[in-house]
Order: sequence, then C-alpha cells, then structure tokens
Amino acid sequence: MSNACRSGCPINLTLEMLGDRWSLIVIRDLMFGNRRHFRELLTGSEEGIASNILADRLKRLVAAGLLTKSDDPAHRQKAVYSLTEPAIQLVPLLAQMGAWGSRHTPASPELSIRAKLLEEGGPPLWEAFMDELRSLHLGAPAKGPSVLARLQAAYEAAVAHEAAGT
Amino acid sequence: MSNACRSGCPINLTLEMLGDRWSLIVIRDLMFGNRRHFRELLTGSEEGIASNILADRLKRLVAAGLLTKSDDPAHRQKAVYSLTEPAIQLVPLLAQMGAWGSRHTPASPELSIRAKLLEEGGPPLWEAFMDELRSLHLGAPAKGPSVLARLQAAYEAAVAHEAAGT
DNA sequence: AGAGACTGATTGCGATTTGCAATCGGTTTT
DNA sequence: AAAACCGATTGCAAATCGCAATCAGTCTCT
Repeated sequence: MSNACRSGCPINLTLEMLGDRWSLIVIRDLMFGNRRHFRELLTGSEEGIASNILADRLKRLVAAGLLTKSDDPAHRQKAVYSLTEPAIQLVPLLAQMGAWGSRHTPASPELSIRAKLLEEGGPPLWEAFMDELRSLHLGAPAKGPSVLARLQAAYEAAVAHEAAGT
Repeated sequence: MSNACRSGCPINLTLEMLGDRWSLIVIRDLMFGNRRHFRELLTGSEEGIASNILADRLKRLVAAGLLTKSDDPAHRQKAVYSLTEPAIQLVPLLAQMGAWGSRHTPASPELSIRAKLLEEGGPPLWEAFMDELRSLHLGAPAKGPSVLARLQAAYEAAVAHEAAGT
C-alpha cells in the first residue's frame, strides 16, 4: 500500500489511503462498535481480522493521521486508539457505503437496520453523530441524545424481533 | 478477492465487492470520464492501470452485476461497457469519497473542482447526475441540462485559469 | 487482396501483499 | 509465584499485483 501517488484525483487518493479490505473495517469498529483497544478490535468484529493485519492497519492509519494512539492511564500495557477529525469526517462516506450495501448486496437485514437509519437521518443525523464521536474521542462536549445508542437499540430490537419468531 | 463473505455487514459486503485499489477507479472513469471501451479505460486515466488488471476488474464487475458488456454495433471487435443501475447508485458514495479526498488528501486543486461542485450540489445534483447516467448507459430519457458537461466546464475553466498565471 | 494498425484480452514472471499459526517480552491478575 | 492477558512480531505458504510481451481477430488503407 506504500505510496506511488498514481494521480492527484481526490477519489484516487482516498482509495490509496483507504482502498483495501480492512482499513475501513477497523474504522467502522472504532466508529460504530465503540472499541478502543487492540484486543477489542481483534476479537470483537465478525470478520476475524488477523493480528498482524490489524497491527499493520493501525500503524498505517496512525501514520496517515486518521487515528491517534495513546496509553491507557488505568492499564499501562494497554494502548487506546482514537479517531481523529479526518476519520470522523468519514461518517458520510461510511453511511453511503452502508446504504449502498444494504440495498445492493445480500446484507443481513438486522445489520442493515443501522445503515438504513443513518441514511434516512441524512446529513443532520450525520452531523449529530460526528459531534458525538468528537466528544467520545476528543473530549469535546456532547450536545444531544446518543445517536450511537439509538442505532444500537434499533439493531437489538430487530434481533429480538427476529429471535421471537417472524 | 473471491468470496469468503466474512460477515453480513453491509459495509463489509460493499468492501468485499469494491474494496480494492482499482474497481472504483474503473467505475469513476465510466461515470465521470465518459469512457466506454477497453482501450479508453486503459490509456485514458492518469493512474495507468495494467491491461491484465483492467481485464480482471471488468470481468469481476460484470459478474457482480455492476457493469454490462455488449458489442459495439459499429465496430464488431469493440466491446462496450455500461454502468448498471446498482453502479449508478454509487454516485453518492463516489461524491462523498471525492469530497473527503479533496479535503483530507493532497489532491490537485483543479481535479478537486468537480468533487466540490458535486458535494455542494448535494443529493438533488446527485439525482440529476444519476438520471443523466441512466440516459447515457441505459437509454432512458434525459431530463435536464448536462451535469457532466457542467462539471467538465468548471474543471477546464480551473485549468485555464491556472495556466494563465495565478 | 495484402500490409499494417488497432481491438480486447492472455500469459509469464518476479515482487509484493495477504492471512494463518505460533510466539514474544512485558503487565496485570490470581 | 503462577497464570492470564496485553499489543504486537515472526515464519511461511498462498494469493495478488503489476510490468512486459504476446495473441488472434478486426478494421483501415492502399
């Protein structure tokens, strides 16, 4: 993935930075999965990323300025990964990606609930969610009710509804 | 890139389909560069894709239902590649990708003009552009003035302005 | 009709990337 | 002190990438 800088096209440069199979998965888990530590990212997601791949992607994303790495004050051995402002501004991109995937791939209906809610909310909801991420990751003040909790509640309701029979 | 289907998450499935360094470049050129033939895609873009990679991506995108391949009635040897409806619905995703890249990568200012216009236009402009792509690729009737021409004119004006000194 | 250019690919091959398993030294918990 | 946990690192085989050369079929030009 090193840098050849094939062209100055913004779409191309975005692909050079994020266009692989794992980088956006990591960012998705930090963004929607509320995960902060290496181990949470390693075992928490359904996709099963290998530890060396995760280590490599975290290193690259930190180097690219999308994540910061800091020490956990409570546990000296733990590293805490946080989204930076450029990564937080990927919310609209991931929202569109989720919306497209829920419409044009055989995505799980329960997992698509969040994507559809984010899509229906549109830019206003994205902004609220970005504010929330800023407060979670940068210590900025939160302004409204938790978008993350709302998305999660809708997902769990869908799962419960599914489990309770059609 | 074959199919392991790591999870049913819509973001993951979108990445499994499009998350590599070239697939979206090909779609970008079909979408914004008005290219239809293998040779145009091969030599037309700044990034310099290799012919075997292009052949592979075209094959995969056709198999995934994002492109169709048909014979050029004028030149029997030529194949014509067209965007299908699912690919046309990638417009918002590519718009967000361009917007993010123009803000957070060292993208060329001239090449960022189109991305910024698409972003400022928002969903209404995207819809108009998608209608235009449908008319170009599927033979549906066009409804308004050409968005593509407007974007291209803005780009060329920026290049001319740049060439004429600051 | 024949020479040559152009079409969409395909092949060979070396370099890189991927992903799995095992392991590491250090830290915290028991 | 022993065991579990932490964020990685290494070895290795497989897959992928990307460059160059090449291919058979089609079109143009004379």
